[in-house]
Amino acid sequence: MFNALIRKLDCSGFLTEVDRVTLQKVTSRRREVAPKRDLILEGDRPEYVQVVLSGFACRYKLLRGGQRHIMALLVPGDFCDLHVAILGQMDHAIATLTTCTTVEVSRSTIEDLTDNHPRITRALWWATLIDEGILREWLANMGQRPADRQIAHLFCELHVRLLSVGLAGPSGFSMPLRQVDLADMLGLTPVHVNRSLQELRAAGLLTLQRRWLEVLDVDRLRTFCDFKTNYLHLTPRVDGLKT
Amino acid sequence: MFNALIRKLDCSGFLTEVDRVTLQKVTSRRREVAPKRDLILEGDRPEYVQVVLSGFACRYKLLRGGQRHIMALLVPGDFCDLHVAILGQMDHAIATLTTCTTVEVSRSTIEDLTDNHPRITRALWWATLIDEGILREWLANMGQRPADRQIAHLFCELHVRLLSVGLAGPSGFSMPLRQVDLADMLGLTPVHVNRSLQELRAAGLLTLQRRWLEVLDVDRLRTFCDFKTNYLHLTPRVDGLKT
DNA sequence: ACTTTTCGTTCACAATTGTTATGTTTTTGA
DNA sequence: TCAAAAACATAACAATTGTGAACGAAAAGT
Repeated sequence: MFNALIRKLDCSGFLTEVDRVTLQKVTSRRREVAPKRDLILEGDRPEYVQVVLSGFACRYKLLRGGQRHIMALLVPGDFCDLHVAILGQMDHAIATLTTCTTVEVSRSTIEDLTDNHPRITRALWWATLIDEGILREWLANMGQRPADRQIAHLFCELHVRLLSVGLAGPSGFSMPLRQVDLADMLGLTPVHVNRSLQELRAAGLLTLQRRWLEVLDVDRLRTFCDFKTNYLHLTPRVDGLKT
Repeated sequence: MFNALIRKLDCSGFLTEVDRVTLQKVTSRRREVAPKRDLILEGDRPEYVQVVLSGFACRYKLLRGGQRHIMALLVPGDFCDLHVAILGQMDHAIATLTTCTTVEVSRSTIEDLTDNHPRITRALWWATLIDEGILREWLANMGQRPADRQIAHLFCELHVRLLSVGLAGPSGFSMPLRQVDLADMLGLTPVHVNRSLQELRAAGLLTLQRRWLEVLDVDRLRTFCDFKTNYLHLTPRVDGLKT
């Protein structure tokens, strides 16, 4: 059966066939979660680590004023909370955005992996470093670009990330995120997200209807928002997919 | 001699006396770097890892328009590029903001540490996870708060981080950053940073002169910007320092 | 001590983004 | 299939933040 986690970690180039089998065993107990459900709350000390296998989830914080800020988008293959093992306590919450399939991996399993499977450990470490790279890119994106380019940049990133787990076509992908979600990711208001989307449509850069995002000209969209793929650290194998 | 790296990693609670001695040995070859010098460039594949022992440095990216966005502030004790060992190539640059003392630790030394010193490894892992937590908080800060609170929040964070390496007093610390640097960190213009600083002064929350930041009432400033320390994952020992 | 450069301050004005509100479309669920 | 709810679209107006420029203060170098 298709397993986005394996597909993703495979991109690191560290795994062997044995590792893939090991990972397959570990990710067999699945769970369905409805949209807009919390998977973990700030302050939690979970006994297991969760992985998203299908659907979209997000890391977020709720600020005093009640505003939600989404700091990361979790797509199939992404770990939710690998860090809690060391830091002890969640400093942010995680919620589903769409219906999700997740697996829970117990902390002891993680310890076994890190103790006895050096290549898997290396791949996990690789994955968290890429997450960190994405955080940095989001910071620069929010800080330096106007709203329309921020949104375009987010779409470009999503496209590549979904390609790498086999969930996007060469020029389009399913986009179940609401405009409110985009707004909470970029620190904009839903109204302004809407305005900016209209501009992107008017500029002939993309269409977005019935939850499907079609990029009309990948190169033009990337140029428009100054998107470079280096921060995603694609290996040549995956890079080939990316156009 | 005082060593900010050891002091910082000690906050993780994982180190023993032997580990501290090991770290001391590894950080003995120091180097002075002038302000505004690049330590590493985007695309570099350095053979050694650098640690800041004194002064302030920053991670940054240069965007197409020539704008600089600072995605992280490196204070004494912080690692510059531990991740390059796995990702291979820098996806951002690092530069000094003030005069800095740094140490270069060869990649082989790092490998030795991770192979033979599990507690040090754990502490290093801990440090990078905290860096990630800081990135997430910066994202929420930029996304959801008005400029004056963003700046206040940044100051609150800096205060705690400097306290934890013994470089701040209970209500003030040396602040060598320029207004341009703050602007590039928060995605604001220097003019607006200046305006916002005036407001903070007018509100009686702080004074900032001759490169010294004095917080007039720590609790009031923290309330003002909704600052909570949880994302810094202070251990109780350090937490005691924080007021 | 003095000159030069960098940094900080302020101002008037412009652009982007936020607010509030209302109507329409799409999706969801009975 | 239809009603209800959620999401999207659009508009008028307000607030925050950006721009460009000028001047003063502080820091750096000779």
